[in-house]
Formats: sequence, C-alpha cells, structure tokens
Amino acid sequence: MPDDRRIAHIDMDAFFASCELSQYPELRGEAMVVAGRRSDAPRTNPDGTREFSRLRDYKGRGVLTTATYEARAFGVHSGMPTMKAARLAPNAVLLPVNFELYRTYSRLFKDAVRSVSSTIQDVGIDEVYADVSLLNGESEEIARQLKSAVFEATQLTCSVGIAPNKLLAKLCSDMRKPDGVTILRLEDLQSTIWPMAASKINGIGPKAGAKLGALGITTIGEIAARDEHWLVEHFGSSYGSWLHRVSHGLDDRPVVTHSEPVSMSRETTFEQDLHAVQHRQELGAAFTRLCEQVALDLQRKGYLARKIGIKLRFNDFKTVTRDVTLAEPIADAKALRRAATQCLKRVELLKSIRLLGVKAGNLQRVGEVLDDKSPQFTLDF
DNA sequence: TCTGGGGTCCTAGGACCC
DNA sequence: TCTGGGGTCCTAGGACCC
Repeated sequence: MPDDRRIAHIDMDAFFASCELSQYPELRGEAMVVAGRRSDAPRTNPDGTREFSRLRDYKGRGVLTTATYEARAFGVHSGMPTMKAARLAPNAVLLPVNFELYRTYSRLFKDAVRSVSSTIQDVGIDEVYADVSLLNGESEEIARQLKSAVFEATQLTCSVGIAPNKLLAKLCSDMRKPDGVTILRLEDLQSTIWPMAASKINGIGPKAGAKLGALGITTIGEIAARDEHWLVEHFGSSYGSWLHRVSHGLDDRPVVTHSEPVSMSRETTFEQDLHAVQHRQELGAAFTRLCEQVALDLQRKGYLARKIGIKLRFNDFKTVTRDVTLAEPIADAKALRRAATQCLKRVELLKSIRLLGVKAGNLQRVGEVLDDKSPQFTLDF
C-alpha cells in the first residue's frame, strides 16, 4: 500500500451531549450527563420553563453514556457507573438517552462529510474515516472544509485528524479535542506518536495495556523499541507482530465504504437480579420480548438468521453464551424463541440472573437464500 | 457505588470428511 | 490396520470498540 495516501478521521465532540444541548440550549455551560431512563426526562412547567433531573436523584444500575466537558471536570466520564458519578457530581443535570435524535444528527454529519469526500467508512454513530487522497489542496485546507461542512449541517463541532493511514488519523483526531485539527506526516512519528500512551491505540485495551505495563511498557515508543521477536514471544505471533507494525505507524487497511451486518442482538439488564424459579414469569416475559425485538429487527432490515444464541449474566457477573445453528434460516419470532429456548435448556440456572440477551447470527439477505447445495444430481460409479 | 447495550473479530477444541 | 495432515463447520469464551 503506497504511503502517499491521505486518510481523514472525523470525530464528533461529546456527540450525545452536544445533540442534547441543541434541544436544551439553557444547559449550555452546565455540567450535564446522558444516562438513565425515560423517567429522567425533563418536565415542562405551565410557564414553559423546564425542570431537569439531577444526577443525585438517580437510582439504578446503569452507566454514563456521555458527559459534557464541564461534567468531566468533576472526574466523571462515559462508562462510569451512574451511581458513582452521582457522588462525584451530584448537581449535574441528568438526561435520558435519545437515540432517535442522535441518529438524525448522525445522518446530517455523515452526509456533510460525504459532500466533501464520497469515500467514507462508518465507525459507529459519531465518527467516520474518509479517504481524501484524491482531493486537491493542503491537508489543513481539507480539514477546514470538512469541519465547516459538518458545522453548517449540524451546528456541532468535530475534531479532525489527517494522516497517511487510519491508525494515525484516529490518533490525530483525538489530540486537539474539542474542535481540533491535527495533521500528521510519517516523519512526525517519533516526536508526536511515540510519547503517547500505548492504550491510545485502537486494539490495545485494558488487558493488553496491563500486560504491557507489567513488562515495563507504557508508551507507543517503548513498544517500537522492542524487536518483533520479543513481542511475538510475549503476545503470540498474530498480536505480537501487529503490535510491532502499529508502533511503527504502519497500517494498510483500506477505507471500507460498505459492509453487511454479521449479527443482530438485544439484551437487557434487570432492575433486580431474577431467579429462574422465583421469577419465572418475569423472565419468560422478558425472554419473549427480546425474541420479538430481534425478529422485528431482522424483518425491518430484511435479513434471515441461521444461528440463534442467548446470553446470560449471573449475579456474580459471570457471563455464559449458548448458540445453535439451524438447518434453515429464520426471522420469525416464534421460531426464534423455539431455537433460543433450546439454547436456554443447556444452561444450569442456579444463580440469579442479572442480564438476558438474544442474538441472531449467520445472517443472509431475504431473497438471497440461494440453495447452492440442494439438488445434487451427482452420479457415483 | 459495582460494572449498559450494540456490535466485530479472534482463538481453540472437537467433529467430520477427504 | 494404523497413522497423519488439511480443510471446514460448529460452539464457547473473551478482548475490544463506540
């Protein structure tokens, strides 16, 4: 892969929180978090003013979806248990998630990026990669174009990184948040990338980060200082040589403009843990509902599934999965529940259940159910 | 104060076939 | 009759990402 490529990574700033601020402008400048349920929605008074829930009023087992920069100043961040955040920032405003709103803004954002460069790859709801190799002009100018197109369409800010590949572009977009632009050339690798924490790299999570730390490695440069053999010895041939490559800023993954879904799932964490015997009714009802939701998702998007699976998380947080591959693909709620029940029978239900999930995999598009191996008129002599 | 929900990809063992 | 290697499919679990 030639390294005269130019890849942009565009990342919306505090996306969910920013979408909410566009709905509730009076909250601008206040500490605010998104989490919680519909019951946490703001109430409108007769005089038109609004009353908001506060973090201190929250009771439940959720985690923060996002937090404004003002709330982050109290030490709260997305992924933190909401009850813990409530102790750190009790007066922060609490809003429930509103995915419909975020999807609307997401479409506007992506269309705006597409108006600058048509080669874009979705990475979740609030970020995209764009291949801008073929665009004319300096990278700085392209970054400005992307940002102003996004702002015009959404009134929201984003941060942009432009680099020779996706790995580096992603690292760049994070360097000057919010509302930042960072351009990186390969020769800036040692000065800019090597001092960064290893965990900044996409693919080095908590486990790998801790293992690196135990080996005395905390920065990307310290990974790069080891030779490949050493990394392979400690992390296996695949992950070890991947670590070697990324620490040297190498990444030849293309910008993928289209992909088919691999699975669709629904899961729910109960308000209280449920026991298979004492709470049989509630569990059965939840199970049916999850199957119906997955079936509806399949049907709305036009897919059939040949693999059906379940997921259980017990009160001790241990998680088990079971799945079954069917002879014929399905999208019907009843058939789905039958298959999921088969899976459920293979799990010992002694502990209370915290989470229940249903998943459909091995997907194929409706109408593309071509039987490539059915009538076999093979004659053996 | 325990730890959401929706995904993707990888590994590893066993079955089965050639 | 024994041995072996490769390929594919299935299942379970886990790491990681947004």
